[in-house]
Amino acid sequence: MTNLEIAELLRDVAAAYQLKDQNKYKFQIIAYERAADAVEHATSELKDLWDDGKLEEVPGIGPSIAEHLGELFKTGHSRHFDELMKDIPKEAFKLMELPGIGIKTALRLIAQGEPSEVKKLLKEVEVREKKTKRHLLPYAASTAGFIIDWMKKDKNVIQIDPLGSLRRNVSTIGDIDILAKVKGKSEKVKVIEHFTKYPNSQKTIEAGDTTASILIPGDIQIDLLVSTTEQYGAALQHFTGSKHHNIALREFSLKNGYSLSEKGIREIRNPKHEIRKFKTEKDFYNFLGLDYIEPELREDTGEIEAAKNHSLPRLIELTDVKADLQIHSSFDIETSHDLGASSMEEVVKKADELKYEYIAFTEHNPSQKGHTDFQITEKLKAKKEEVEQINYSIKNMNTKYIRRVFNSLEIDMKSDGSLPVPGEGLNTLDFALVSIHSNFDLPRDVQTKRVMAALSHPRVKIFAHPTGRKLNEREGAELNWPEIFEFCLKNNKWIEINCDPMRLDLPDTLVREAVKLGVKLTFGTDAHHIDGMNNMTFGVSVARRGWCEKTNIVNCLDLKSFEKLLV
DNA sequence: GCCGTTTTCGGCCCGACTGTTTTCAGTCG
Repeated sequence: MTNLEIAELLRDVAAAYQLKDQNKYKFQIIAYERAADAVEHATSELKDLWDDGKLEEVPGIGPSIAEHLGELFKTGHSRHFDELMKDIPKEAFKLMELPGIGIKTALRLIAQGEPSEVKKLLKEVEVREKKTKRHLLPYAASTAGFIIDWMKKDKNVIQIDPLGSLRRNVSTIGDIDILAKVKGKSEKVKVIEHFTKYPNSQKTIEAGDTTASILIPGDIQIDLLVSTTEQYGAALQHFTGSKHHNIALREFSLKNGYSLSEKGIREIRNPKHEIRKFKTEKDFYNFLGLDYIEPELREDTGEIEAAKNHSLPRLIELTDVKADLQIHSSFDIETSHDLGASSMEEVVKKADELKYEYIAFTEHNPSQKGHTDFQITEKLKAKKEEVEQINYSIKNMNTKYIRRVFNSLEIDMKSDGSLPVPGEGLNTLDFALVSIHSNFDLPRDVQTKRVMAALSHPRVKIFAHPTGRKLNEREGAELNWPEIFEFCLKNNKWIEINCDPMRLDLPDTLVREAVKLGVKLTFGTDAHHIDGMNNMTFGVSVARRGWCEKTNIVNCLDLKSFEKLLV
């Protein structure tokens, strides 16, 4: 069972409890929903954690749920869950996937609704399941941009910001949330009305005094919140989320006698006292005795504690990046995969525009099929000469920042972890990347050994797009991450944050683990055209979400320090 | 059922919107 399936099951259990005595089981409902959230956010497969006896280390899973899950893993069933859900039709759980339908509505529909009506809804669930794809970050950002432009046409809008997962730079975005600042109450109404008239809107889902939602083509939901200048800080904080961050923040504040909402902060001991208002988020957090928390960190993974202790990281920024360590040029070495579209010269000029000091050319290795080891080595020698030529001509290229290009290679590791490049060929390289392009579904232990074998050659420095996931398309390979991290630390290997918006791999949750352990990371845009080099910003977002400072990233070193690492 | 710089017991986030509810339950973020 995957974590997603387990999370769904736990939510179904919570729903089953809702049908029993609501008051009696109120907290079981909350507990199971929290456990479901925790499972969804876990960095390891739950099954693996159970194998290692570490289920209860997941916050939100205690002795009881751990025991039920253990039984589930061992026998395929949990008697407790089965008993709870035995009288509830399976269709009811399915129907709950539709917005606005909870367990009670679902049961009512099944009990008294037309059977054909229920069938229609179930079909809708199926369609939904197929296209319930979340939107890639750049796509969501540009969609939000269009709506923001539309909203700015209304003179009543003083300021407007994207919110939610978009503002937190999550790799994939569900709904797009937007906050508008207006002067007073009467302007709110006008702005909401203007919003519902967005030319591209298919339907208004809801429209109240302060919030509204519309649906645009592609089944994308846009939520708008309108707030006044006086309350803008509190509203920005509230709507940026994440939900988990806000829950944790409110629990923290309750202990200090404060109740939080999007309107501001209320003192519990003086209920008649007016709500304290905040124009900025910084003021809001500071009032609670916390340092300002960057949106990327607001996931309830220790940021509140760190803000209290003044130990939040100084997050990396795009301008800290001095290099791009995965780029494919059009120099043809008859690769095993796709060639880049831009010449080495074009790439160098683009790198200079981006103010990089150095870059690496990392074409795919020459294909084994159709080449002898000798021929592969010959191809790589030719590439080495070309790179040397580029390095020589950089001095005359009228560039400002770029000083060196490195001769590298993205090597497609074989299923046993050996490399399809002979030793002599490897010796032509300054350093190499290895990555998985086949056999994604090997058992965890086998896959882990494979990767460590591939990383073992002294020329190999980087494990590129390490999970191999493609967002909305395929899950990544299963790896024993603690073991890989330990191997990298011990042998001075680095792990890539691939900046391709479809990959964003290493995922942010694993970046966080790597940072905690001190494993060094690199950025590579994996560009196959100079335009792709602009994707660095998305990799930086992933790094920020993983609590990276610039010291965690190899590409932030200046050229001299980087060269020293290669010796 | 989970969890701990006020607790191993006694707490558990907060408000908005919708519908048929005439005072609130269900659902959502």
